[in-house]
Amino acid sequence: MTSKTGASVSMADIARLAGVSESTVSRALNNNPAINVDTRERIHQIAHKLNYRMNMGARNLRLRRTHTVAVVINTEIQTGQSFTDPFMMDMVSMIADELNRSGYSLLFASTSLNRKDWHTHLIASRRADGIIIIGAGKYDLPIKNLYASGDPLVVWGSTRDKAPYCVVGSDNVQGGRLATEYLLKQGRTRIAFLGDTRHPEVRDRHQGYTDALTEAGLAPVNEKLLLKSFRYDSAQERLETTLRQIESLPFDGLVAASDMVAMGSIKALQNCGYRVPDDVSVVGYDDIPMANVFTPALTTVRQDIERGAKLLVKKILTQIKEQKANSTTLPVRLVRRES
Amino acid sequence: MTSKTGASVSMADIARLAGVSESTVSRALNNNPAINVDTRERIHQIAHKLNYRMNMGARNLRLRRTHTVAVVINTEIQTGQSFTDPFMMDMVSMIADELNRSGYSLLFASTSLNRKDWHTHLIASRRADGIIIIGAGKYDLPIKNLYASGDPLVVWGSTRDKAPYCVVGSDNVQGGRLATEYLLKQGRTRIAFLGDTRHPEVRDRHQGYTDALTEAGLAPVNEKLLLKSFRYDSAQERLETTLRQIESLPFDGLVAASDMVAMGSIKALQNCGYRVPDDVSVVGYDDIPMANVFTPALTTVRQDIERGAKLLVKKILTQIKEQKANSTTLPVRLVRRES
DNA sequence: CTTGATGGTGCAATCGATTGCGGGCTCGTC
DNA sequence: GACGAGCCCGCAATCGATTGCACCATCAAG
Repeated sequence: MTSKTGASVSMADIARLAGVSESTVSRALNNNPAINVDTRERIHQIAHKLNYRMNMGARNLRLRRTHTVAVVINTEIQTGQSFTDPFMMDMVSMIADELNRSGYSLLFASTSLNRKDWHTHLIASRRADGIIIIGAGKYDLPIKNLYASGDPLVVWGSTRDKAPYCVVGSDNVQGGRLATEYLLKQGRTRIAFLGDTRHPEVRDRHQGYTDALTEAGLAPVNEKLLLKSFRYDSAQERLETTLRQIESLPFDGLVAASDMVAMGSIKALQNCGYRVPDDVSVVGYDDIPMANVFTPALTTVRQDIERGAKLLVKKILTQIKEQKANSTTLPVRLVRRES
Repeated sequence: MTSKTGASVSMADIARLAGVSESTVSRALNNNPAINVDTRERIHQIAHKLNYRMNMGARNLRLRRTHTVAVVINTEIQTGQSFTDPFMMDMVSMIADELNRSGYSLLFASTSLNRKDWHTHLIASRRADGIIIIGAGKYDLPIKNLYASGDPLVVWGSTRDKAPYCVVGSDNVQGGRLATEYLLKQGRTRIAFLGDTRHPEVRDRHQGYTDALTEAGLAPVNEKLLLKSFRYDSAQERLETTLRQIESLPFDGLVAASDMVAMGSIKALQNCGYRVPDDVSVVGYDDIPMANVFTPALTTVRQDIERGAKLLVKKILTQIKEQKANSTTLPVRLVRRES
């Protein structure tokens, strides 16, 4: 309700006041040239005077669209509770800005893609014209199914699988390579990787890591020990207990799957009496805002979130216009700091 | 479209197949007892077979509601670009969960409350039944205006102003006091406050800070110097330049307005050769996930985000049901760590 | 047999917009 | 004065649901 009276003003009200039909009001407000300029002006003024706002639900029903895009955060890859990685939030926020710029709204949903009904209430119920999924996670079957339904869909994730649907993502292989090569250049020879490789993006980063190592004639370190499910919130704890079981440090360089994992690892190393970067040099991933505030300031691989968000939106809108959009891989770059 | 054919199934389709009227279908699907059990079952089966999803837009139009709540992040208080404080994201995510649990959708918007049209496209356009605003910011006039329109509205912010509208927030005065008293107990006597007191919540924390100091017979330190606009992303830089202009450290304890500010400050102190907590003990605010990962692990004041989110949702739904909801202040607690 | 419940369904209006088609009006032209 | 051409505008259907009211059938009671 726009006023305490509870009665919201509709086109009918304007039509009555202007002494014209609703058709004319509709056309006038949409600046249809078929309407006389004087009439149009008069209607616009009345509308303004009444503080009229069009009922978008009604309009969208008639036009068979929603002018809304759903953004789905896959919580399955997170703790299951909430997703606390600031990277996600930045992304969502920028997507929201981009969508608004195009006159679209953003319907926010955080759910596990594993749930049977995870998307039925979005597109099928006509709440959104398209879906942007952030973080495909381990299983992409549900996404394939959604794609098969023909609905507009864009995914932020690994672009390496040549998925049939449209994917936007960073060049994670290159990122993993950059991180590893940086460590190699620092003279590190025993470089380990920390992260949950069941996630496609992490798997790609790991690929870049092994590529770089192989080219340098080196081998990965302690894969069995370190390649488990390393979520950022458990990274510290797990690494710490692992370190305490070991006599001496098996690595002098660490490629972390995310900044959060990197920070947790550094914390664990420090707790066990090791110094960063003296004993171990660590490279993170994402370049979240606090990477620069952390001590030591995190050397990390930066993803261009802003460009990613713009692309995601552009591609989803393209598909909503019934056109085809193809996948894009974004370049990454290394940010050298102190770790 | 739920199928590649492009034709989505409506109640009319079901009615035709079942040999009944649309009214009956509608009532059957809503489990209206007026419908014969056999008929209802048959209709349900047909609906299931056709993979029918109700068009929520149409339903909401008829029922004059949206079953959607808009969550507005006030970006004015942030950098203007995006809001990177993970605290916000946690809040939004939990609100989304809560809303979904009640069958509501979450329309996400990040905008500056200063913009003239900041909410017209939300309620007035009937895109949402109510608005949750996170971070009222410096100006609450636009919120008062919105409130005056009679629309359901809940704000996360300072509960100390006795605002006419419904506010949910932490006990920031108590939080500021807890932080300060902790430092006093550590034997610190020259305690400074860092944060932008133009924000109501920060102002309240500062109030608790001065209260505690006064009771201890002490005075604030370097107010003029430190009470400027300390955003987390500039905290480090500003404090660092300030420190370099000063001979000796004017404080041995620091109450920061947020964890992000605390981390930035610690970074600045370390860069200038001071040790935390040896030279300066620092207390943060929020207890964001990485507070525990930071080095040193941040002593901080924890806000109960989960309960906050639940309350925000509960109160907005209450108002949507045309009932009155009043403000609530949530308790906070100190989390002792290493800083 | 008439009347009155009672249970199960359908008719049609409604929510607030959009739009194809048709029609009135004004002019210009022959 | 008649006629065709534009220019404006209204009628009514439509999008996909909900719901008050009327209606019919069945059956028991009087």
